[in-house]
Amino acid sequence: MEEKSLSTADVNILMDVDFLVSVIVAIGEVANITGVPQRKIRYWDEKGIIEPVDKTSTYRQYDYLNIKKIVLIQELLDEGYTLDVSAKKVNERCIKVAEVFERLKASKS
DNA sequence: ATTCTTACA
DNA sequence: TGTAAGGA
Repeated sequence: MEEKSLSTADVNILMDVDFLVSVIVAIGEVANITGVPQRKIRYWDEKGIIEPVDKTSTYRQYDYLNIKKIVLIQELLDEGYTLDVSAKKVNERCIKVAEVFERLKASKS
């Protein structure tokens, strides 16, 4: 393996990924940054639409993907879709992207 | 201080 | 959905 020096842009990307992966926040902060009310986030949890990470915890904890889905679902709701349809669309899209990277991972093996 | 559930308007 | 009560 040869050592390659990282460009400033590379470092910025690495910091962003490192940060996003480390993101674990409580419902209050999620509500603040997304603008989606805590009440609604808890409701989506009841309906099984948004599953917080770490079920053993007393409090709901959200990661990057949770937050991303919350933002996307709210966006579709604003566009007029029903909650169920919005949730399904977001999930399908996330799965689709995940499959793409799964293929990439496989090709790298 | 923050989150949680339950319940009512 | 917003808000309040009452406990953790």
